Amino acid sequence: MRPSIKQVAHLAGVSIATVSRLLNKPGSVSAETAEKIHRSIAELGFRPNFTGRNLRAGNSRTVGVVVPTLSNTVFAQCLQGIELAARALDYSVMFTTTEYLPEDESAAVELLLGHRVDGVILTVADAGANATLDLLERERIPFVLAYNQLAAADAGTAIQRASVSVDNRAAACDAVTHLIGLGHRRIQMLSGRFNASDRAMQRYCGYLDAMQAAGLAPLPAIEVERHTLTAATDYQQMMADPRHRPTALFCSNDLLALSAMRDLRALGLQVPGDISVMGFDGIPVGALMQPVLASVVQPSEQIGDVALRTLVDAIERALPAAVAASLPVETPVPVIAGVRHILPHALREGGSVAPPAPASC
Amino acid sequence: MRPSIKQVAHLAGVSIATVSRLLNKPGSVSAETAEKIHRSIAELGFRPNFTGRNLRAGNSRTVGVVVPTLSNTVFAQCLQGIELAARALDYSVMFTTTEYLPEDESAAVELLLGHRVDGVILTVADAGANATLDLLERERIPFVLAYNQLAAADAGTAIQRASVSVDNRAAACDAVTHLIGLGHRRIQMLSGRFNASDRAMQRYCGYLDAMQAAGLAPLPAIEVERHTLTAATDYQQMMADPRHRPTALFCSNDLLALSAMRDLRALGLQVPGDISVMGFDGIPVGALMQPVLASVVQPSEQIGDVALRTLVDAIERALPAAVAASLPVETPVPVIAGVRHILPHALREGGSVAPPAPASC
DNA sequence: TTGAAAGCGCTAACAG
DNA sequence: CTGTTAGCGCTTTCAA
Repeated sequence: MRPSIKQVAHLAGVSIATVSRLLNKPGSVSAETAEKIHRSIAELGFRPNFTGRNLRAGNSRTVGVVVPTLSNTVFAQCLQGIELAARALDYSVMFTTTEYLPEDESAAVELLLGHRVDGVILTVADAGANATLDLLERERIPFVLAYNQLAAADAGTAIQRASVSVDNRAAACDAVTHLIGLGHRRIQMLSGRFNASDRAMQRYCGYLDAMQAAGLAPLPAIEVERHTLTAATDYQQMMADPRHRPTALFCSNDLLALSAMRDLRALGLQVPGDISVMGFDGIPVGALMQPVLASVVQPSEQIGDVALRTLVDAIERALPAAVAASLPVETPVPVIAGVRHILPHALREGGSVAPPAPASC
Repeated sequence: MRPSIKQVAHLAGVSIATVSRLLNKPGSVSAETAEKIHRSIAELGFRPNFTGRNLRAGNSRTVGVVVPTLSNTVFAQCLQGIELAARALDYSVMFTTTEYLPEDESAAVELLLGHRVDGVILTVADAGANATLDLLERERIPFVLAYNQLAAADAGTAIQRASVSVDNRAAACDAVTHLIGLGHRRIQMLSGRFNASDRAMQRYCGYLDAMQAAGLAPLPAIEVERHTLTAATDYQQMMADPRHRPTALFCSNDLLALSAMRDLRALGLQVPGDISVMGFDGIPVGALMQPVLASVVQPSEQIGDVALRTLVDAIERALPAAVAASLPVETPVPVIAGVRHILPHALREGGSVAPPAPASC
């Protein structure tokens, strides 16, 4: 078996408590015993067992992360940001995926709770009505939403929730306003399924805002399955007919925009000559393409970074509270002081958008 | 505090042993006690605490993953494959990043070992001489390399190691042979730093193989920092001069290829008109671009999937062995029966390569 | 089929 | 400054 604190104590000729003390507050041990113990540790190749520590301490210095997928760069970058920040704060990361299936969200969280993670960062399909979040709240586990943007109205609910995101609606509105500014009047939104992503819906609202502000007639969004347009026959028809064809496409994410561009080429249409395409996310490869994909850039890695730091804040604020809570009745202290972090977005201009062809006006 | 098996037992009027039994092998408990216990579990919202179980059982049903970065889609997809497979086998994933710093590899693994993960999947800078792998071996922790490809020669070492990858050298050779087949004779390899990635070196060997087989003069590779060519002034000069300029570029990864194409455009060069560009990795976005990025496709998600399954195999094979080992002396049983999984690669043709312009021949 | 009890590795009182 | 001891949640003999 792997060496434990016990073997170290035995070899050093001290008690296990002394070893533990050295590990936790080195100052409380005399120089020479410290020396002896260090030698034993080195000799045995001892490495403290977090499992024992966690069981005793009731916390694991581990956070859980639940995102839809890693196939979308956006989430990969976010996870990257989380990991970096976690490492800096001496936390570990346990990671899960839902494949955009709302029913997998709960299972993922249950598993993490079994591991007694100290908190959870998640991106859920719909933050508005979500059983998983209720579960987390009931269990009094601190959590922070990433990408999901809490409505301002939620600020009034019993317990405030925390989220880190851009202002999806405003950002989408900016993007569409940019297209309108270029002269586009017939703008179609292409979106991921609303029921798989509340962000998609918020972005559609932003689209509506922009269209209405300009006095233009908004079109219903075309919802498509995960980054593929092949199934959307109504879309294909619309594109085939020059009279119904929009002059610009606004896509709820960059992967969608990229596949849309590919499909348009297959239809023999030029971007931006025949039609402009704008994305959302600002994934790095978009800037390497020709033409550059115009998009709304969200700071994904920073979203992860801020989410983690917010979470750890909450965890460490909750710690003393938990101790206090063991005295009186269940203290109704909110696990997390609701923070709606809205990070700045930016418009990335690119060759994929241009003023509409004169004939279209 | 969260309910434990103890509270459940108390509420159900049985002993904790019985509750534990029900949780582990339900058959060994009478129907009516089972019923009582289930009710208590539901009433209390009890959830087994893995920490306790792990401490007792000595295993955690958790694997550690160490990759250089998630900014490269390749690793994100691999992690995705790992997570999916892990979930199917009821394992959890603890995840870390090294930012391509070899010195961070050990720290990452140390942390994972502290959490008593049952095994580790990693991509290291250099699998040949690597202190981290030695550590893992010394600690008898099963591990599987992903992307790192063990040399056939390693099959003879004391303990065989496991790896899952494509045949980097052969794959690179295929790619360069393809370029040669199109008529290119002056082919330059652009590579990530050899000391940050042994794959890059293996791919360069494949380049040499192809050049030599065709009787062409190979050029030294140009090593560049993580996906940016801006610093490589010698490269800029070579490109500026039509006489020294290669007719084709072979890049050790797709991100590099994409930025190379961007830089070439900035220099006023056409791809593939003035110069062909071929990548390695076959990241999905490459196929969405115009022109499509020709590349060697490696099955990243599958690499993750196979790596995890190989690892779990080893873990579960080691379990009974560990029990047996507590009887006699340290059994010198290799933790893992060295498996060099070589997964098939594929050439993705794309518009980024074409025969060289006649003048160049 | 069930219960009592020991112990996994560690921390935190409490004594000395 | 150091040792003794109890116990975190759980599994697992060993008896009954």
